[in-house]
Amino acid sequence: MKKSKDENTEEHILEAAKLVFQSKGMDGARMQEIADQAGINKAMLHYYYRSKQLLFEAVFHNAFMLLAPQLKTVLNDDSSIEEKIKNFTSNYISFIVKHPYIPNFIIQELNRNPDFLIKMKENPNFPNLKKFRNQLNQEIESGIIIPISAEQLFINIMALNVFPFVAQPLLKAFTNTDNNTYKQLMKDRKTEAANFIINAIKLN
Amino acid sequence: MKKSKDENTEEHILEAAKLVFQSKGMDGARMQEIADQAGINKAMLHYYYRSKQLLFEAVFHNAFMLLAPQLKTVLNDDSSIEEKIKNFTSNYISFIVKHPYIPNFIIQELNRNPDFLIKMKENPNFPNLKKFRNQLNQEIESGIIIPISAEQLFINIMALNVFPFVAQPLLKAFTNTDNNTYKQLMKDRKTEAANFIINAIKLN
DNA sequence: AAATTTGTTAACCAAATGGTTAAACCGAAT
DNA sequence: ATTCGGTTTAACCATTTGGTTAACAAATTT
Repeated sequence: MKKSKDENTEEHILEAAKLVFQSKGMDGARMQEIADQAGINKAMLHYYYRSKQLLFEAVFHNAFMLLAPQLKTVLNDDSSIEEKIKNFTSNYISFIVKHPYIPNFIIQELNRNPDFLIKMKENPNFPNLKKFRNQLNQEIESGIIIPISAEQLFINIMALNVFPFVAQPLLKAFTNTDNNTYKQLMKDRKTEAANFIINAIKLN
Repeated sequence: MKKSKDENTEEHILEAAKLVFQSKGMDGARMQEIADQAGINKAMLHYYYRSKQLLFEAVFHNAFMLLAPQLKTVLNDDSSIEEKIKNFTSNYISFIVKHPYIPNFIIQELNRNPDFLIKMKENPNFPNLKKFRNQLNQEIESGIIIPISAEQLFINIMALNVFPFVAQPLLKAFTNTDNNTYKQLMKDRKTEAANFIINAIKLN
């Protein structure tokens, strides 16, 4: 049992907290489990993060800050709408494979406490539809794609990309597919989902 | 404080439990809060349902049994794929307005405990894609719609209809819309979402 | 109407849980 | 070597929580 000063205990805690919070949620997580996961004494959690709530907020903030930049592909990129959709869909699915718990974690905890975002929305880097809307309207005027509001298209893009992961257990049951088959379905979506969206909005 | 025998205490409990579980989840819910909500003594919860776990399962089962029949519109109906999509989209959104917590509740708790479904999957009425797949393949062969697997199309339909409600807080923030505007967006989706899907799969 | 079963309550209990404390530990500066 | 600061731990604490119990009330049966 080492007692020597560990250079980055604080990060170890955060990493352990991430694991536990993201799989059990705020209410289901136990401070003791986080401490065990980090291999340290429970008091350390409070020494570095004061309370469960603050530790949770640190984890949530980290997760959100990882997810938000993903949206840049679809919101602030300079390529055409069609390219953006293709890129985002492919990128996002790769992202999820690396961080499978994130979308669920965020959506879940946000539903329990929507106030989490009001602070973050003040950040000038917080994702917004402005540029996307302009570009979309331009392409609509050019007759490249059908008339659709930026909000609805954005919701559709998010839905088709995020939902299959968020609702995985439910969809697995309904489609009656095992783990591997479902994984393959998700891989296929890298192009399938993008094509689906483009078909829906492209004027032939 | 009445002590007289109440004809349907059991149902009162279930109703109260539904309210509390669906807004706070299994881990966040408190037996005392459910008792208070039902206006009875906490011991009654155990008298009728033995444990928190069993009471929760009763609530979950009820919720799932309410959601599952909604899928009949898209899975076992006799109309064309196009009509099914239109009907389901419109019906589902009406359903959600009546039971706003259900999809989130189910998805959330299913992620925490995927085993909940293995018992239910044995039920012969459990939703399955068989009929939908046959019909889809037929329409694909007839050249009415583009080639797409039943699983992918089903996932897309679910995603476009369910996700906007599940991820409401997140989408509200990203699209920077207030409550009323978002409600209007959802209403619009009754036709918008259906048309989007149909555009995506219909051969012109 | 007496006895028995069912429904209901207040009080209680043991375990779990987030959080605190006081002392010990350790590396660095004096 | 001693002191001093931040770091770490074991033990402890108050509260919360799911669950139990024993007594009592209301129906129901005999």
